[in-house]
Order: sequence, then structure tokens, then C-alpha cells
Amino acid sequence: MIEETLSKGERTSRAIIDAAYDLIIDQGYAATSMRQIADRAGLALGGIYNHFSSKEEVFVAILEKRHPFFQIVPLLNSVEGETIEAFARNAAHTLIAELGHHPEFLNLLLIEIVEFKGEHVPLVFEKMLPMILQLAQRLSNLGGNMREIPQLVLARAFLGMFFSYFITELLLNQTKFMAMQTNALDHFVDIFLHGILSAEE
Amino acid sequence: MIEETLSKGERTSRAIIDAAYDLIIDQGYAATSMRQIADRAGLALGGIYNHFSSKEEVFVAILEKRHPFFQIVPLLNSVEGETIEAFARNAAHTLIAELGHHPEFLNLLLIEIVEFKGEHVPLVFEKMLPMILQLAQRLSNLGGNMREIPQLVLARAFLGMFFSYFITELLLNQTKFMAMQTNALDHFVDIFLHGILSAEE
DNA sequence: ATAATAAAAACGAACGTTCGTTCATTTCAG
DNA sequence: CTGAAATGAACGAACGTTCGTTTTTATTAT
Repeated sequence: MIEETLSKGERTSRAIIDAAYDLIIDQGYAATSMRQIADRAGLALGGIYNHFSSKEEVFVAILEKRHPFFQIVPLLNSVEGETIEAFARNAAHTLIAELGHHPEFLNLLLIEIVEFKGEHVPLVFEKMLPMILQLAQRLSNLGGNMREIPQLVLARAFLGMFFSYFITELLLNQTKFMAMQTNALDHFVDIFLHGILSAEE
Repeated sequence: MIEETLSKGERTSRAIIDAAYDLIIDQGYAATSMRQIADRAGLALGGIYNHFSSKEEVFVAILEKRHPFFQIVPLLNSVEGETIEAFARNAAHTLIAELGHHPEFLNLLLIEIVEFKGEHVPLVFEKMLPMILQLAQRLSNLGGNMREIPQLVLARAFLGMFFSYFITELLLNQTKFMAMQTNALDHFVDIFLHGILSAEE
């Protein structure tokens, strides 16, 4: 349907990006060759260069379409919840429900950090700025009492909750002898909301 | 002094590991060549193969000596503090004081995840097990009241606090227009201890 | 101590592949 | 019919690894 309305160039452009994305999040950038990308996209090696002028340009195109933040921020914008607590809980479950099936969805972010030293981060941030501002506006109107915490710290800690959840999940999945933790996320959210200490003293 | 007592083989072995470590955390594994490693270690290309039988074997040797967990866990073991809160605060500051000057110290962990899919994680975990058990024993004796949280979740959340601190710090350092956050770590610890919600209702 | 010797280490050219990119040519779409 | 898209051979450079040789080290016998 949609494919029909796209020009041929646009279609193979997307096929290249899709193929490169799959390969790169699986193998990393340097370990993925243009030949592999061409094969998977279903065209000849030289054909890629009719759409992208270099390997890195393909990578940048992937970042602009598929950076994890572009998945996370809109999802957060769609989360319901009147209070801070309700929003945090719903956000956690929404993100896990949507992204939990793709534990490698963070790989693109990590690859960019590891293989490009984060030099494309400004590009991604700039492209995300409207979405971020909209989200910030939305969050500032939430009900509930919150301790005095700088907004940026709050955002970092909230994002960090997912970073740590996914990265440690990834590490644990490798050590088979450790038990699965089905409700670990709820605990993470609880710690984020209430901390590890008990109220009594 | 110490060098004098080491055999020639041991010395160049270490030189190779040191050189490879510097290059790999800077460029990634696939992007680092054996020639670069040889040059930086100060020997000829073929010389490496008198000490390691392949490039991956060099990488494994690096992991066994320099994996971030081997720096973190002993540091945590050395942290003082009688209560949970005191320990958490001291631990955070100790780790940042020691590792904060090397924001790339997590790279080896990320590289292993990204370029090897975490397949060496069991190896590292096994080597760390005694240290971990010792630390767990130490922490279970801390004073202070804590909410009921599974030990493994607690460990994940605690580690996650540093993951998120360092990764977001790394991201922010790229976006020059954002202000430095000098005391962000204290806020992270506060959130870890008390959560973001205020006690009143 | 000194000389002889066997093992370990260093060397660097060479091997066969694979890499990213280019290009003249052919095919196809609008 | 014209420009965009696809082709696949070819380029030089770089890759990991091997190998025959030379040099250095550590040990033994003198």
C-alpha cells in the first residue's frame, strides 16, 4: 500500500537503512560491511552509493530514524497518568511492554557511544528538542508532591532507571545460573519513587 | 623495580595488553588493528603472536585484567560506613573520585556487550564470584532500616545508579549547551535512598 | 666469571582475504 | 526519451595470521 506511493529511490533507500540497522545492532558498525548491507537489502554493492555517499552516512541516516530516543520520547508522551507516581508506573510498563521484546533496542545508542564517541549526540538531541520540550511541559503539570530535584537530574535518573534495567537484564541473561526476575521492573520503579530506605526510623 | 623481577615475556605481554586496552576503549574492538597494538606496544607485528594466538585472545586477556567490575567491586569492598545510608553515600563518592576522571572506564563493558553480545560475561562473573560474595556478606551486616527488596534487585539498582550517571554524563558532555551538573551525583544517591516523592501527603 | 647452548622472543616480509569506494555500463522508471 | 537506479568488475589499502630468520634471554658447563 504505502510502498506503492513511494518512489523507487525512496524504497531502496529505506531497504538499505533497514538492512544496515539489523546488521549493525547485531554486529556493531565496524564489523558490518557494505557488502553485507547490500546483500541483505537485495541489491548490488555499488547500488548503495546511489543513495548514500559513504558508510558513515548510512549510519547517520539510521540514527536519525531509529535512535532509541526517538522510540522512547514519543512513547512517554503517550503515557497516561494524573500524578507523578501514576505516570512513572505507567511509563515503566509502557516502555517495557513496547521495547522489552527488543532488548537490543539500546544497542544503537551504545554503538554510537563506543564507536563514535558520541559525536552524533548533538544531532540527535537537536532533532528531539521539540519532543523533549513538549514532554517537559506535560510532566510539569503532573499532580503529587515531589522532593526538590533539578529537572535535568530527574530526567537523567528516570532514563537511568531504564538503562540500568536493560543493561543488567542483558548481563544477567548471559549468566544462566541466575534466576529470572519477572517483577524486577516494579521494584525499580518503587526505588525510584520511594527509595530503598523504609520510612520508619 | 618490579619490572626487574618480571621475565621479558611477562613484560611485553603486559605491554601488549596495556596498548590494546588504550586503543580498544578508544576505538572499539573491530576498529583496532593488530598493527596499531604492535606499534603502541613497541614491537613488531608478528611479535604479538609469541604471546597471544589471536586478536580475540588479547581481548579476553584485557577483560580478565581490566573489566570495570574488577575496579568497582574491590573499591566497594573498601568503602566505610556503618549504616546503609552512610555506605551508599560513601560508595558513590569513592567511585566517582576514583573513576570519575576516567569516563571511558565503562567502555570495555559496553564494547563487550556491543561487539561480542556479552558472551564473555560468564567468564568475568565467575572470576568475580569470591569478591561478590565477600561484598554481599559485608553489606548484609549494615545497620539502618530498609524496605523489602530482593538482594539482586538492590544490586542492580545500585549499579544502575552509576551506569546512568556515567552514561548520561557522557551524553551531556557532548551537548555543550547544557550546563554542567556539579552535584548531580548527590541527587542520584538521594533518589536511590529516599525516592523522588516527598514524605508528606 | 666466562663461554656455550637451547629456548624464548622479536622481526618483517609475505599470504590470502576483505574492506570501502569508484566507475563505465546496462537496465529501468516516470 | 531522459535521468535515476542498479550492476559487478576493479582499485588500492588494510586486515589477521603465518613463517623462516635473526636476535636476545636465561641456563648450563667450564
